[in-house]
Amino acid sequence: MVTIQDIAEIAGVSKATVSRVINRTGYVNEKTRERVQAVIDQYHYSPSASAVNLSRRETNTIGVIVPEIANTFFGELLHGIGEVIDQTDFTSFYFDSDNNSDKEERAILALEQQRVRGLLITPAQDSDAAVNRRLYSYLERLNVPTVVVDRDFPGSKWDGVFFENYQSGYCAAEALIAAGNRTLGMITGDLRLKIARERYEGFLQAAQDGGYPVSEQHIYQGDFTIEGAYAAAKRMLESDDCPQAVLTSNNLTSLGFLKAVTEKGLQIGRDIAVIGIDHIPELDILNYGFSCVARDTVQMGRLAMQVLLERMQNPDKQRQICMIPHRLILKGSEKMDG
Amino acid sequence: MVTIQDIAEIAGVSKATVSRVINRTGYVNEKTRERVQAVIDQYHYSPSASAVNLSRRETNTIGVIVPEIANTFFGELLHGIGEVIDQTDFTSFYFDSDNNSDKEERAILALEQQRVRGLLITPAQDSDAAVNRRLYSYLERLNVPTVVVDRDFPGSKWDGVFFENYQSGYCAAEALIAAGNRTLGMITGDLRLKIARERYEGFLQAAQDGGYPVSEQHIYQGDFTIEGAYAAAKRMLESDDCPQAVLTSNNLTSLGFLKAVTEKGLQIGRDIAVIGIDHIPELDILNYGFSCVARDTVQMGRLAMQVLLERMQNPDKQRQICMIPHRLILKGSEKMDG
DNA sequence: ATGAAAGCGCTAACAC
DNA sequence: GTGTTAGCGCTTTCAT
Repeated sequence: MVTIQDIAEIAGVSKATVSRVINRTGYVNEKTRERVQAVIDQYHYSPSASAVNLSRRETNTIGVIVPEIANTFFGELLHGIGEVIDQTDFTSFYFDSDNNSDKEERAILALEQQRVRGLLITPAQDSDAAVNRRLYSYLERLNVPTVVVDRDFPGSKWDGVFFENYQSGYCAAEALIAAGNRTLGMITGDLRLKIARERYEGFLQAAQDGGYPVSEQHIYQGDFTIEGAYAAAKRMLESDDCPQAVLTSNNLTSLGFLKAVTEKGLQIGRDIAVIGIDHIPELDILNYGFSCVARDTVQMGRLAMQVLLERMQNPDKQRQICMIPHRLILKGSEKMDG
Repeated sequence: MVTIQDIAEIAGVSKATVSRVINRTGYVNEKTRERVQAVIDQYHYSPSASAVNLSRRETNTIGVIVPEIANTFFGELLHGIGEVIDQTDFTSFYFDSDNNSDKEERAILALEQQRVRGLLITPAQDSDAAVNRRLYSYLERLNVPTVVVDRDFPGSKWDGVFFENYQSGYCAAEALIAAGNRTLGMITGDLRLKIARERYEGFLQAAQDGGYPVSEQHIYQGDFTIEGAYAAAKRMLESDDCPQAVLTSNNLTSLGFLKAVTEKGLQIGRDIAVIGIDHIPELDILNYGFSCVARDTVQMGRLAMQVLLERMQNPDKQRQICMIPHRLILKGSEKMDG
């Protein structure tokens, strides 16, 4: 492996000069510049990141931890993040925590050893108080600019970029009532997650405010997975007290619900009304008439990265919490004659 | 930031001993071991990866370059890769080339500076000869164990893990003919990509072998995107010589096709027969009856990483090309009375 | 079983 | 403008 020293000797200058031409720093005669550059090109010299980082006492990497990379949602999020990173000199380390707090902690430790300059994280969970405290202390120890994305966790003191969860639940219930439904139900997400509870609470509140409070037996607990939602939906549809209209809590919940509905030979917007949180492109393509509360995930990624960059530039600014607006998209499934 | 030197002083030993404790290498008295470990824990000492790498003259990172992280396909691939990596001591650097060869080259250069030990790459393209030569020379210069995934490129000399593309096209055409269709058509992928051409050629050959050769006007060129496929499908459906049965070249092509079909008020398995390459879970959930040629993407990721590990252990072994088997799944859309 | 010391490849004063 | 030099935080001989 050719080193800066080799280049220096071949070009007949000192390491310092080579360093200067690489980094475009300090003065260097145009002639020597060209000569050194020629040698660099000829030998395809590539500076060792480890050596540079060690010498500079600082890296140019930022870490990203997401809970499930195979979920479209986070795929889009990473895409947005990447777009912004590409315009900077930073490179990124991605980790998949697999919705597992242990893996998450190991990821943070790995990022600590990498001496990342900043962190973007969607916590694996936010409910177990002990785990939360651990996450808090891990992040505090890591001690770099950090932005929490999509899922906040209790006690967080870091910047955040979130979805309007409460309002999403609220406006879904409003829309269902406005469409003429009177008995509302919901398949929740994992209620140990705050984003699930917020959606749930917004939904309840709007139903109450609208004059058609949700009765307890119309609440079915899911867990943000297709399987969990499917099981819940099945129980709901088979009960003899099935609500007229339902809110499904995220993209996977909607799919689980639709699976059960389809299996029973039912049809949304005819046999049962539904609004889902998260847009599911495939359904639109089939003109399936699925109403939803959508958000711009790619934009969420972009924004999160921008917030991180700002925080890095100005560590002392006040804590910043950004909300990504939601958009109600009605396609017919919200009403029974859809 | 606390360093190994600090730990050494506090524990009253030398850096060497601390290093031995950290790396479980060489002899160290149990008493001192415990004492040192206590100090490490107390101060939350985290060794600098840069320093370790520099000192060891070697990193423990492997690089991964995918062309579109927001595509489910690659999300699942990364998941499979991650599963295997997690069982090793390696950490990974992911890059998204965004189907752009320039970004791809920059990614390789970045990985070179990181001194990655191995590389998993799905090339951004494989058709432009000049770009291919550049990719070849970049990889050669990088000079680490490398596995090319999903898309091979001409002239590659590296290990590879691929899908049975030719056979996929072939068996799809066979199935369409067996289902009674006589005029076959296809919406291709970007034919500059080899994987697209292979699927195309397999399809043509099977049609020929089956006695119902494909006529040229039934070939519509797409580009592996929803939009491209949609435009192609629209032209097809509006032509007065529309084939009875169609093969769509990947998940996004299928979706573009279905969009056009839906828009025209048509129905697959009734107005037009179709088989798609790639499984689309959402369609099964809706019981949409979409026949496809499926493969196990997660498994592909696992396998690719395993092949890389083998290559790293044994750099001199013969070049290894693995094929991921395909699975024909018939759900009705392959025949007109589906 | 432990320590001293050299060195990994670079950057950044500081001197000239 | 350019070179000298002292680190950066580790690992790894080689002594002892």
